Amino acid sequence: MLEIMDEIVIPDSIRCELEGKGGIAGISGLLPDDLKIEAIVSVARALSDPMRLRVLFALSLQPMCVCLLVAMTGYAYSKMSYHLSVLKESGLVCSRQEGNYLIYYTTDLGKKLVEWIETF
Amino acid sequence: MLEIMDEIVIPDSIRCELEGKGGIAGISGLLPDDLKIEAIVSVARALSDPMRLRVLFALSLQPMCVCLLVAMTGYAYSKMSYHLSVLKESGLVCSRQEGNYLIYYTTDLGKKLVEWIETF
DNA sequence: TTGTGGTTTCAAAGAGGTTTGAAATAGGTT
DNA sequence: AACCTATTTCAAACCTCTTTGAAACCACAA
Repeated sequence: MLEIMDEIVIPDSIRCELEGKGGIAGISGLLPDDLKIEAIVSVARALSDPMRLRVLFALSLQPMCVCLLVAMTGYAYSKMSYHLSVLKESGLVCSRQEGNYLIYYTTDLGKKLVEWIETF
Repeated sequence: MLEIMDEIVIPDSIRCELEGKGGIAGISGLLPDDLKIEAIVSVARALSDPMRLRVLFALSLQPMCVCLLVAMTGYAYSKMSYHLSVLKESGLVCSRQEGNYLIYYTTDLGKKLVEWIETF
C-alpha cells in the first residue's frame, strides 16, 4: 500500500518523526472516531456562547427555575428557553418538574466541566 | 437594598436554598467575569468544529506543516488555513517557520485540553 | 531578477446559529 | 370548565461562521 507521504514533499525533520509514528495512517488511526468527535463538538458548541456559559455556571451553584434565570439575566423567556435547550441537548444540564415550574440543574458532566474550567 | 427575589414568585425549596447563598446577587457575584467568559468562549468556539478538533488532535501527536495537514485531510489550502487561524487565535496551537514551511504545533493549553478530553 | 512552491488573504456565496414576538402547551387553582 | 402562570414552540428576520476560488505574499533557488 502506497503512503501519501511518499508522494508529497515535507521538511526532513517532520518526515523522520512522522515515519516513526507510522506515517499519516499511523496518526489518523490514533484520532478519535466520528462519534466521539461529534460528542465533543456538541459540548463545545454549547459552551461557545457567553450567555450559556453564565447560565451553566449559575446552575452549578444553584438549581433554578426558568423565571429565576430570566430575572437574573434580564433575557426574554423564549431566548432563555432556546439556550437551555442547547445546554440540555449537549448533556450539560437537565430539568425536573416541580408543580408549575421547571427546575434546571447541572448534570455530572456539566459539574465536571465547570470544575475543570475553574482550574484555569 | 431591594432584591429582585422579593418581587418574583419561585418555589419555596429554591427560595430557601438561594437565600442561604446571598440571593441572585450572591450567585451573580460568584460567576466568572466578562474577560474570563470571553476567553472560554474563544476556546470553546475553536473546539466546536469536527475538522478543527481532528487537526488539534493530530497536531498534539505530531507537529505538521500545512501541506501535510492538507494531504491528510483532503481539504483545500485556504480552508485549512482558515481553521488553523481560528485554532491559533484561541491559543490552542501556534506555528514556527522552517524554510518555506510553516510548522504548526499545539501550545501547552492545547495539549492540556487534548489530554483532558481524552479522559472521557 | 525571475521563477517556484508553500501559505495566507480576500470577497462573495452559502450554511448555520440566534433573536424576536406571537401563539401554543401544560400544570394548578377556582 | 374557565383561568392563570410558567414555559416552550414556531417562523421570520437577522447575524455570524464557513466555504470557495482567485489573487497576493513570502522564502528560497537559479
